[in-house]
Formats: sequence, C-alpha cells, structure tokens
Amino acid sequence: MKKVSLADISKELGVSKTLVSFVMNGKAEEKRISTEMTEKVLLKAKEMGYKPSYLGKALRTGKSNTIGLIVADISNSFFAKLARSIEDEAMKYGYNVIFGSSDEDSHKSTQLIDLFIDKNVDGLIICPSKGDAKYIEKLQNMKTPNVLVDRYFTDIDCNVVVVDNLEGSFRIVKDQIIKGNKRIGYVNFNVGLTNMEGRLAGYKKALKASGIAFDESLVKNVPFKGIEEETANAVRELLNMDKPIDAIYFANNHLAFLGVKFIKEYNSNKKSLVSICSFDSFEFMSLLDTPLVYGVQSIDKLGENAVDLIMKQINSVAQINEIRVLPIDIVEIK
Amino acid sequence: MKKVSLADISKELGVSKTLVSFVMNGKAEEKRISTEMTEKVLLKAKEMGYKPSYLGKALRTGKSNTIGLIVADISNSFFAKLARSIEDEAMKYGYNVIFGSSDEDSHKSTQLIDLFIDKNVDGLIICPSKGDAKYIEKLQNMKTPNVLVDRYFTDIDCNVVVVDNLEGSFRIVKDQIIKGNKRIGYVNFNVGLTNMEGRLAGYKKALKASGIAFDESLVKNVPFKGIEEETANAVRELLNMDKPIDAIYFANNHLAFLGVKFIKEYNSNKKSLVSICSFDSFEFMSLLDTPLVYGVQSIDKLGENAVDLIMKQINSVAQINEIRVLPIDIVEIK
DNA sequence: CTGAAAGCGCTTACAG
DNA sequence: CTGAAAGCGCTTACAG
Repeated sequence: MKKVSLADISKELGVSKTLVSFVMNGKAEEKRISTEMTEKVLLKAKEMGYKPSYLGKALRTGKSNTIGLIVADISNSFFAKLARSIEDEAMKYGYNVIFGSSDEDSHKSTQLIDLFIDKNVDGLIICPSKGDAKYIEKLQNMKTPNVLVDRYFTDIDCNVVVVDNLEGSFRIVKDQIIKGNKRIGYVNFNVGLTNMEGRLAGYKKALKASGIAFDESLVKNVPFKGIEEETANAVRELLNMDKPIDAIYFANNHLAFLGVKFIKEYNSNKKSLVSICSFDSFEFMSLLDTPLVYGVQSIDKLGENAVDLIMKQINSVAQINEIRVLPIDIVEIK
Repeated sequence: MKKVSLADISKELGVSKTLVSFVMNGKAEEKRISTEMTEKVLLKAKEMGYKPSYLGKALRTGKSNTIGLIVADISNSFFAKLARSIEDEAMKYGYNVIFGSSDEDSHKSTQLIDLFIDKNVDGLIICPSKGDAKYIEKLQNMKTPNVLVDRYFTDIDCNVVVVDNLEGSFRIVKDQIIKGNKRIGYVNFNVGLTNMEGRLAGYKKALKASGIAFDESLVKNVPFKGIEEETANAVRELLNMDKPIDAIYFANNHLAFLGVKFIKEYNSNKKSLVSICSFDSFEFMSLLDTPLVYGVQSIDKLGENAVDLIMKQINSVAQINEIRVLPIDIVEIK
C-alpha cells in the first residue's frame, strides 16, 4: 500500500506531472487547462487516493507549513493553553505546530531552535530563556520569522507579544495597599526575564505611589531549579519575620500554587492572617477557600497575536519589529 | 545568509557529495574513508556551519524523525502532561513531536491523522475519538506505526497503552462503600470511549460485590459539548433526589473540577453532606478544603510506554499488537 | 493548452 | 578509498 505520487497519476493518465501539479494546486484556470482535462485529473486523483506530500513540496518551495513552538514547559497550564491557542490560530492558516520544552535552559532552548530550523519550520514562536538573546539576534539576521512571547529582550529588535507586566503588577499591589496592607512580601521568580522584571517594577511603583518605602528583605527570589522547596523556604521566611507582614504577592501562578500549598500545610491558622495575591492564575484558584486576588492574562490573545506576527513575517519581505503589549484583568476571590 | 548544503561543502573541497554524506553520517570508517579526508570534511563542515536538512534526508529515506501526537485537547492538564512525557521520551530517540487537538471529534481527529501522515511523521500517538476505529484500522493496514493511548477499541488489533480503568474505578467506589456510602451518584463522561466504559463497569462491579443494587437513576451522562452546564445539571439532579445520596463519583478530573465548582456555588452547606471522589485528578485538588478521594494515573508511564511502542514499530518489520495496562493509585484528601 | 527538464538536499547501489 | 548518477515528490521557468 504505497503512497501515490504525482508521477503515478500522470503515468496513469498519460499526461505530464506539470499538468497534474497545476490542477492539484488549483492553477488549472490560471494555466488555462481545459475543463475536461481538469476534471479527468481531479477524478483520477480522488480515485487513486492521491495526497500531496508536504515533504516534496517543502523541499521544492522551502515552505513546510509547520511552525515551531518553544515554551518553558508544555505541562504547565499556562504554556499548554498558549499552545492550544497557537494551534487553533495556526490551523486557520493551514499550519501545524511542532513543540519543545526548554525548562528555562538556554542551552536546550537554542538546541531546539536549531533543530526546528533544520526541520525547515516556516517560523518560530519562542518563550525565550535567559541568555537566548544572541541566538534570537541570529534568527533576525537570517530573516527566520520569529516572535517572542511572554518575555523578551530589551536590547534587540524583534517581534514580541507580552502582557503589560508592570501595569498589571502595579494594580495588584495597589489594590493590596488600598485594602490596608502595607507590608507586602514578594515571592519573585528569579530567572532574569523581562516579564519578571516588569512585575517587580510594578510592585515597587505601587509602593512608591503610596509613599511606602521599598524593603529589600520583603523580596524573596526563587530559582527554577528546586522551585518547590525554595518557594516553601521563601514563604516560611516571610511568615516568620520579626515585624509581621500583611500580605504575600506571588510573581506567577506556579509560585502561588506552591506557596498556598505550603501555607496550608505549614499552619492553617496563619493563612487567614495574611492576604494573598498573585500575577496570573490557575483555573482551580476559584475553588480555594483562601481569599485571593490575581491578574488574568488573555492567553488566547497572546497566541492569536503571536501567530498573526509570524504570518505577517512569512508573507512579507520587509522585516517587521513590532512589540504588542496586552492588558491584564484583576480578579478577586473572597 | 543561505543555508549551506552537502553540495556546497563538496564543491568547496573538490570531493563528491557521497564522500561528504558518508562522513557526516559517521560512516567514514565503515566506508573506509581516510582519516585525513574525514577530518578535512568535518572541519570544513564546521567552518561553513553546515547543518543537515531533515527535509532532504526525509524525502530520501522516508524517515522524518518526527512523531505526530493527537490528543483531545492539549490545554487540558492531563494531555499537556502526557505531551511533555512523550516529548522527553521521544527526544531520547532523536524525535520531535508535532501535535493536534481533536476535541473528541472524529472528523477533526481523522483529518489530523491524514495531515500528519502527509507530513511524513514516522509514527502516530493517538488519543482516539469515538468513531476513529476504521481509520485506525487503515493505519494498521498501511503499516503506519501507531499507538492508542488512554482509550482504545476492542474490535481492532493495535498497540495500546491504557490504565486499568475497571480496577481503578472498582477500588475508588469500593472505598466509598466501606466508608458507609451506599447511594453513590456517578457523573459519567458520555463519549463512547473504552476508558469510560471501564470506569462505569468498575462502578457497577463494586456495587455488585457489596450486594448493592445498581440504580440507573444515579448515573448521569455528560457530553463533551456544553460540558460545564451539563455537569452542573447532573450534580444538581443528584443533590436533589427524593432519596438523598451519600456520595458523588466523577468519571474524570475535568468533571470533578466542574462538579466541585458547582457544588461550592450552589450550596456550600450541602457539600459536606456528600462525599466526593473522582477518577484522575488535578494538582490543585490537594489544596481544596473539600475532602475527596481520587485515582492517580502515572502519566509519565503512559508516555514512556507509548513512545516505546512507537519505536518498536518503527524499528521492526513485523507488526506488533500489544496492549499495556498500567495500574492506578488511590489518594485520599481529608 | 501541454510537456520535458532542472533542481530543492539528501542517500545509496554501483562502478572503478 | 572515492565519484557519478539516480531518485525520493514536488514546482516552475521555459519551450512549443
């Protein structure tokens, strides 16, 4: 049960591959193929169960109709949802998605980029790791369509889709201050990415706007490695400060999950003593009995914009360098 | 900045493409290429930044080093984790993953299968939808390596990796009965898949083993379309039965999430009146104040076994038809 | 209106 | 030890 090729059809019909190719690509009219011929070809193709090979086409045209997606970890619900949104949007353009997880490791990240390029993807959607900047620059020089999502680098020109981290973070913290919480612990994700910098800046900005002095000791940095344990340590330290804190602000959903989990296990009484808020969320947060406030990103919009920017690059000769910043919503669970 | 090809290197060096190809594929020794020649080629390749094109290779050899993954919905945490596990395992063999979501729709599912085959994937890992059976049979006939994960079809021979749905479900329900819960409502996922049938059978078996008559009215079927509303309806009906129920058992994590959410909103007093259990879980379940019992699948093992079965097929002429059934664990949150 | 031919980047049987 | 040539499945400029 071999696959049938263009050549098989053309042989069967006694016509040229050219003719068959034209018909199969809907160029029959443009190339002024007779209607009878066109129908004969179409019929035979259907009869033989002809399916064009993307490989042959890709090799010849340089287009694979596949885009590469590199995320930190596809099993994280944020990236999984992003992947879904990108999948659906790409499909509208006839594109599929090949993916890889970098684990915030620049070495893995750049390896995946190379690999996907060798597999001739038409474009790359990347949630870059710290240290990827020079590599992204290489993509720019090679004119490989690419867009950075969720985080980016300020020192290189490229296409970017991010949420407004500074503004979102500012509003979340401001909200805490309005509620009377002055001493707000911040559990930061220490991976050297712009999105995290923006969130920290928003935290500081909100404090400043309310005349509260920034206290370095209230900021705890958690690395990607050993995130579970480190988050627990960070929260424990914050809960045990000599001068008690009023609230804890987590820099992302994963930290918030781990932090809330730790608080529950550590001391169920204490949990009601501090307010909790976070940037980004898990669906499940709405089920918790812990009151909290969090920012919500429109992941669908992130994906849509990313695909849009990729397609724009694929279909244009000129380089575009566009930074799109999306707003976030604040949600409160009482 | 064009990509360099084999031909570029061979021209530069004044040798044949054959020679370069042999060297690049590590066949220098086997083909008895001189050490000097080998080194010269390797050096020049590095110098020119040569990267082999998977496309050319794939077209010639028929191997793309890519596997296709079809899940119901990549944004669902179960499938996202499965994807991650498959990604990591496949990478060990030098394979990447291209994915698609079927939304439990056989039409989409089979379209994706066709598309991925046209893109020359070396194998397909499929979480099939109801109605995919004939298509899977076609794959079998075409000898396209494939493995069904999570669900399968009893009437066709193929490679399958699933958890022990019947036994797991039996143990979950049995546990409820031991706790004194006799009237157990069951919220079933009505998509006509073997995994769901197994879970229902386990439910019935546990009742039977304890001498409890099966009561059709305690089983509520929820379809994939409008799952949120329908789950709410199902739970509402169960909570309002003339003869009160003791527990509600959800057939999967998504239903459990929606059900628990509904119960919270609907009547926070009632929630403590019925026990809750489910097959499969979300990480977040451990944070809920609702006591519940759930089964845990080793998603990593599902992925590892799926990739293993794909690789076995890719590397063998003979057809293998293996069904692997993995155990599940039961976890209790008080 | 239609076809022969080149070429995308590889591999491999064959020949020397 | 090394090379010329065919072919995987397509598209497209060129010729008629």
